Amino acid sequence: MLGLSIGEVARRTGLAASTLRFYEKAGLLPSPTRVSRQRRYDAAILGRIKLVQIARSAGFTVEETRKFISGFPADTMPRVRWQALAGRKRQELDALIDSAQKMKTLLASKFDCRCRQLEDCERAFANKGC
Amino acid sequence: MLGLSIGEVARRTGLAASTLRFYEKAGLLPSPTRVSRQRRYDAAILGRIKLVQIARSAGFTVEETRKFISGFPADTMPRVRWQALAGRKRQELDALIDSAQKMKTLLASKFDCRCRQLEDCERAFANKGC
DNA sequence: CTACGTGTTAAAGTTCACTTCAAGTCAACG
DNA sequence: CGTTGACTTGAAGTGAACTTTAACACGTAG
Repeated sequence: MLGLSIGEVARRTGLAASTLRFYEKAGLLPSPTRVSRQRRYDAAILGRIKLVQIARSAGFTVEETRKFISGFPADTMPRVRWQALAGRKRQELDALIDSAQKMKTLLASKFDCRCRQLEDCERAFANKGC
Repeated sequence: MLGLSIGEVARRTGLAASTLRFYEKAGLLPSPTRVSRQRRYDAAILGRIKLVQIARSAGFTVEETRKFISGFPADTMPRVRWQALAGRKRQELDALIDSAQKMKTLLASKFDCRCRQLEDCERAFANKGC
């Protein structure tokens, strides 16, 4: 078999075929070769898609993901501009991780610690505690 | 001063006044007392809003945030249902933190490690390495 | 009194990230 | 040959989370 159909790639990645077409149009995925108009993907596409999925689930927008992917050395974005972007994004990721960890604590503590009332939680946050 | 105006709360929280009204309608914030139709907030609202902001920035939807807030002991949601919800959400947060950390590594390594080409990155992910 | 600034509402508009739809192509099966 | 199933396209639709708009209500400064 020379190439995976869009349905096969969809099955293997868990993304809908419509999403793969959408990502292709958005510049996140390369346009694959065709056999009578139909897309035929090389198995290597799965690595790229995994990358896209991780970026998306980390809160990158489609456009940010595109810049991340297209900013690789072989591509067009200048090093400096990329690094500015990456620096900003790293800070956002730190903030995200911080919020996620706080929420985990809150979910865990809600029923077995000080925060028995919503008001305790609010006060704790107002005082930067908890 | 007996109560903050919506503009003042907006200024202090960084949220738009329209967002505060939107959150109120969505059940994330209590409807405050009024002085000739205008909202007057107790300073305690700031704790609640902080809580909402953290939940939102951790990827909770507005509806999830509402459930989180309204699920507190004093309120209506049964313990068991809450705990199922919290458990599922904790797993999502773990996955989110994992993705965020992976992206941080990728952003850092892109220009100074093995992944000099997009293809290296894709291969690394395909092989679960990197 | 008028104008200004801040507030009010319901309803409509916007952006993002997809999904669904309508109408068609194509290879294979019976 | 017809039909089935997977694919194609561009365009329109969807849901979430806000924002903007239009029209109106106040208190106050000049």
